[in-house]
Amino acid sequence: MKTSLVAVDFHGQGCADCAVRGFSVCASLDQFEMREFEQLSRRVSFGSCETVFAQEDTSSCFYNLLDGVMRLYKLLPDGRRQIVGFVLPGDFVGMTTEERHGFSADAIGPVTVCQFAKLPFGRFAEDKPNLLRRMNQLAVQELNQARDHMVLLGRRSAEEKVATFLVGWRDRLVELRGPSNIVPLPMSRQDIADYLGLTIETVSRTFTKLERDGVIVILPGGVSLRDSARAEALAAA
Amino acid sequence: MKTSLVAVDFHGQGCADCAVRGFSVCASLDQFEMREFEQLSRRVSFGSCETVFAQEDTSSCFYNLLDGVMRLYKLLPDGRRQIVGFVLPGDFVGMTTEERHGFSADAIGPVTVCQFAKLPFGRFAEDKPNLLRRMNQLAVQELNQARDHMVLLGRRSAEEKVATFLVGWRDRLVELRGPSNIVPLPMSRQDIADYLGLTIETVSRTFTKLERDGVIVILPGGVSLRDSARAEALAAA
DNA sequence: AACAGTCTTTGATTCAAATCAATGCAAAGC
DNA sequence: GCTTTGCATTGATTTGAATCAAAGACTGTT
Repeated sequence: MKTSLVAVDFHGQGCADCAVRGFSVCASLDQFEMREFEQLSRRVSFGSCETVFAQEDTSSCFYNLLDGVMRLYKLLPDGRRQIVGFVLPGDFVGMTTEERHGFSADAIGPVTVCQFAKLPFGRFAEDKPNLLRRMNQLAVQELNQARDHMVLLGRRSAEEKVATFLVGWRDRLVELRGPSNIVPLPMSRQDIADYLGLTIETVSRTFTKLERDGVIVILPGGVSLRDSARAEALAAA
Repeated sequence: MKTSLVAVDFHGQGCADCAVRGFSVCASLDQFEMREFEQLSRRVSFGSCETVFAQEDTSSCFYNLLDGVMRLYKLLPDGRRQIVGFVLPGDFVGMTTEERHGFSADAIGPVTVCQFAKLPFGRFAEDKPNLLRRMNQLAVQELNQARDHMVLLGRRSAEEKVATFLVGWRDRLVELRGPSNIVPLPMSRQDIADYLGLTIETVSRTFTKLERDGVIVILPGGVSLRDSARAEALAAA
């Protein structure tokens, strides 16, 4: 919840050796464009639980996550929280035409982002169809995810929600780090609850039930998907 | 649920006199581009409850709604349904990079759309930054709406859900047709329930409660927002 | 006007998840 | 080593919305 900035580097260590170069927005840029793009960005790091930007903040920057995990969430006036997404390296965050972000983002564990000021970024992107198409693709992808999540929130049981979350999170990590059924869960139970529209107690009970049923094994800091097929069945059903 | 096509015109009656010309995707096109664009589109009409496209269909077209109202929804294998949005004139539907649509769209009452084949549209848009930026804007707008809806689905009570829906729907109609607190509801109670993650009975009871509390008056085919402020308070809270 | 068919409303009852209330557990600090 | 602190789990109880079950109210048709 704090908002102190922890570390800043000058214009990153170059984009050429950037960990997310190959699959992020910037994948759409050629060598020369990349040079120019590099000048617009700064690497910034945040400590665990620090706020990268808040719901009510003027949206002056875009962010490309380089390392770590973030949560995006919306708060109701009375404090109820809905997490609208978890962010992994390569994800592009903060695209909006609105004056304000409309949701908050904070670090789950230490995080490094590639930050762009909105205006120069806009000017740069303005006449670059490649980049615009790529941004479109990312927006549409997110929209599809958002719609899937609506189905989950509106129409699925607690057990289906948790199973869907675990399978989906595993799949995202597999894409990033290669296949494994060990699923690290850097976020808290409360985060998971607020993502799935449940309470922390229900999440905990559901984890326990899934373990009793031999679907998962609960580990410190994550779970192992013991019976991946059964979890996937719950997620699909 | 049927899928028979009801009427086709040749290349529309021109875009110049199109009802949604001013605020849809095409608002970003100049006079000359518009001419070319016109050639890519066909006006197509659908009868009440006909399916414009289905979840599992190959996504070969984009649609711009000209007249009527559509519902967009996803079905789970066991038949549970989540409506992910209602579509009003000017809304652009079907943007996706995926092979399949991933959600279904059908007409609520008679509907006219402006239909584009995906491939020629893609070729046309490819090098038009204006159009690409406009599409981006629309996608991001929808994403924001989707996130708001996640909060509603995950964290709000039945009464808040219904009030939020009524206020939001009124606001969209106001934008389209000018100010009024008479809110036509062309969709069924079942549709509203599937949009809000409730059952039809709960929606009905909540309408009744809101009427008892003097917030709305239930009319045939809609409601009147009697105490708009109270409804907005419920929606914000 | 009467009928069928489809929605909508209302009532009674059940149930899944929330709430309330401890207890357990592990890392951080003294 | 022993507290403190902040999660996470488990248990007991409540509750908001779902389910089950009729009864009304429209719409369109004959």
